Amino acid sequence: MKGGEGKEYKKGRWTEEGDRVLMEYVRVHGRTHWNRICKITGLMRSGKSCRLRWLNYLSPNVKHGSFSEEEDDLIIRLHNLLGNRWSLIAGRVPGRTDNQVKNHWNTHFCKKLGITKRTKKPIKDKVSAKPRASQIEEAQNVHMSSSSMDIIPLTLNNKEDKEAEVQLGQGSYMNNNPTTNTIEELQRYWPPTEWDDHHFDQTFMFDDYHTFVLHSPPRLMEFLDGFDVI
DNA sequence: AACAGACTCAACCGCACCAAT
DNA sequence: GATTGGTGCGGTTGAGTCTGT
Repeated sequence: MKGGEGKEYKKGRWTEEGDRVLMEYVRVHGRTHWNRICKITGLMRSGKSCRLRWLNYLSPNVKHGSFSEEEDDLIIRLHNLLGNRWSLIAGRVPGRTDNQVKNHWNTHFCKKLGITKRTKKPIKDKVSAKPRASQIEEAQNVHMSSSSMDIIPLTLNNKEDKEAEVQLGQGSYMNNNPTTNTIEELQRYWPPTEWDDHHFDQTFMFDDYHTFVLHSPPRLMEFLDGFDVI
């Protein structure tokens, strides 16, 4: 790759010396005008490379190390709400970058949840980088708090899974379909229903009509075992 | 110990958006 | 209105590491 003045930019892994130069630049000039770094410091890196290195690794705000269960829970909920809008998701997970969240999702959750990666899509089919205002608002209402109300759309692999998983916690089943699936029919596969009109912890929405509310939910990852997120 | 395959994650790429000119 | 430079985003790659045989 060529630099702005015909220079060859260096690619690949960063060295300790490169990190030191970059940190010194940010300390003196701040986190702007990344493209000037090459000219000012002589560091043979593109502005984009410098920016990425700082944001994903050198910034003191970046948390390193493995993800906690609370972070996993939050990422799953936010991904369900926002899709692959990694920067938005990362913005709600303190200390984590979009790249970290994206990598973590692709390596851990895709495998665990049985999600197969899409084949390469044409660029024009990619979602807009800019989220809708309503999505930002929704994301802002999701917190790393066990008392928040979580509505998580799911599909069931099969009836046996449904029965087994529901036994993990006490809850209420709700059939909101006015035309099909009588409650008696559905109760064959579910524990007795128990309506709850006050506080509850987590709501799992199996499809447009069927909802399960867990009052004492198991860890989310345990509960998600055997389900496909839709 | 040696090798192969699987996995992880830092980094790159192409594109879109926006402000300045 | 067109162009340019800076920035940000999501998708993808591939080198390094881990794990099983």
